Amino acid sequence: MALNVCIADDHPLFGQALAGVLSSRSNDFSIERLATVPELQARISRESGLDLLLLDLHMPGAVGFSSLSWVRAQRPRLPVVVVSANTHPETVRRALDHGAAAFLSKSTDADDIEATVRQVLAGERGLHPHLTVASKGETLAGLDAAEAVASMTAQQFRVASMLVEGQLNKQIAWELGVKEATIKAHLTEIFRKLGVNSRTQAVLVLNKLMPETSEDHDAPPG
Amino acid sequence: MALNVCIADDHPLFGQALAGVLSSRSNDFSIERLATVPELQARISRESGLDLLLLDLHMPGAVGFSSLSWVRAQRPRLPVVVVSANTHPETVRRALDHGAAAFLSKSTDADDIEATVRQVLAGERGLHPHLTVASKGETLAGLDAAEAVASMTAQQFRVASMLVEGQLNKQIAWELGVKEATIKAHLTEIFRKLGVNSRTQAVLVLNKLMPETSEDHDAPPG
DNA sequence: GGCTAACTTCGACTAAAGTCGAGTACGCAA
DNA sequence: TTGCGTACTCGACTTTAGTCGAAGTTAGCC
Repeated sequence: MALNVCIADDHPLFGQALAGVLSSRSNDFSIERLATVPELQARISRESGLDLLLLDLHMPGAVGFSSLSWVRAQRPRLPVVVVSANTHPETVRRALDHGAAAFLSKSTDADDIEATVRQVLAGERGLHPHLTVASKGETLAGLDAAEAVASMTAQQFRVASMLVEGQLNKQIAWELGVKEATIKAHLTEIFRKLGVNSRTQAVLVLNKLMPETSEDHDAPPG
Repeated sequence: MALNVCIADDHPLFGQALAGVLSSRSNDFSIERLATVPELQARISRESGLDLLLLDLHMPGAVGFSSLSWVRAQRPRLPVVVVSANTHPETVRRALDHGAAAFLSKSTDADDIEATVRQVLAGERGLHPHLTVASKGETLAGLDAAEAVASMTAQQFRVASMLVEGQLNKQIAWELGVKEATIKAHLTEIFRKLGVNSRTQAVLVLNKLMPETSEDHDAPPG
C-alpha cells in the first residue's frame, strides 16, 4: 500500500526536487504537492488519509508557525516534517514545540531527506544530527538581546552606546570621567548580560539593536 | 560551443533542480556546481572561461553581499545572476548595485529561470518583471566598504568573513591552518583598506556591508 | 543605628589584539 | 637569468582588552 505524502512548498523548483527525491527512490510514495496556505487548508480539511506532510514555513499566507499550528490542531496524528531554509536553533526549537515531527534544512541532501522521511513514517521523532536546538533557557542568544539591553543600568547603557561607535576603552573612560578599569568592569558585566564573551561579539549583537546612536549617550532604557 | 555555467548554491536539491532546468532544455550548457564560498573562491581564482555564474547569497561562509562584491572584483566581465529566497526590494536593489546582472527569486519557475539566463547570456541586463527594486533614496555608506572588500585578497577576505562572525584571532588561525601572528598581520592590512584602526570599528563597517542573513521572521502563534 | 542590595568605582593580573620588520614563495617582465 | 612586485607567513614587541577581587556610595528597610 502506498504512503501518501503531501509536499507544501511555494518554491516550484524545490518542491519538484523534493518530490523527485522521494518518488525516484521508491514506488511506495504517492506524492501530492501544494503551494499555498489556502490549498493546504482545503487539503487538510478534506481528510483523506495522508501519512506525512512536508511543510514549508514560509508559504504565501503563512506567518511564522501559524500553518504548522493549524495543521497540528486539525490533524494531531498526522506527522509533519518542517522544511525551512532558516535553521536557527531558536526556529528549530519552536517548530518542535509546535509539534513538528522533524525539522529538515533546505540544505539537506537527498539521502538525508529520504532517511528522515522514512524515520518519521516509522514512528520515530528525532532531529537531523546536523541541526541544533536552542534550549528554552538559553534564549538570550537571539533577539532577546533587547531584553539584555533593557536590563542594563544607565551607566552600562552609556558604555554600550559608545562601544558600538567603535571607541576604545580609554576614550570611553575619558568621556565619562572615570578610569579605564571602570569601563572594563562595565564591559564584563555587559558581556555577561548579552551572553557573549568578547567585545567583537558584543558589537555584533548590539549593532542590530542600536544601529547608530547619536552624540547623545544620556538616554538609558526605561 | 557549450556555454559554461557555474551554479553556486549550498542547497543540494535546489542546486540540482536549477542545473536540471538548464541542462534539460538545451545541450548548450556545460554546468558545474559549487556549495561553499571557499570552493567559489578557488574556482574563480582558477580563471577558466566561465560564461555565467548563478550565485546564492546565503552560502556557508558568505555574509551579505560579500561574495558578490568579491567575485565582481575578481572577474568584472563575468555576468553574475543572484539567486535568493529573499526578494525584498532593498535586497534586490543592492544586489544590482553590487554588479549583479540579474536577480532571480527562488520561487521563480523553470520557464522564467531559463528565460532570464538566456537574456543575461545574450548580454541583456534586466530585472525579472515580478520583482521590484527599492528606489535609490538612500546611498549606502557601505559602498565605500564594498570597494575595500573588493580590493581584498582571497585570504584577507576569509579572515574578514570570520572576523564578522565574532571569532577570535586564535580561532581564525586554527581554521585557516596558520599561526595567530599571520592573522594579526592580515587584520592590520584589512584595517588599512577599511580605513579603521581597531577590530571593533572594522566589525561595524563590515557589518553594514554584510547585513546578516535574515535570522528570524517568526512570531509566536496568535 | 545596623543591615541589605544594587550601582559604581578601581588596581593588579592574564589574555588578546595590534604593529613592525623580515623572511619565503610565486609570477612576470626585462 | 636577474630583478621586481605581490601575497603570505611569522616572531618579537607594545598596546589594548578582559577578569577577578575588593571597596566606596547610595537608598531602602527593620
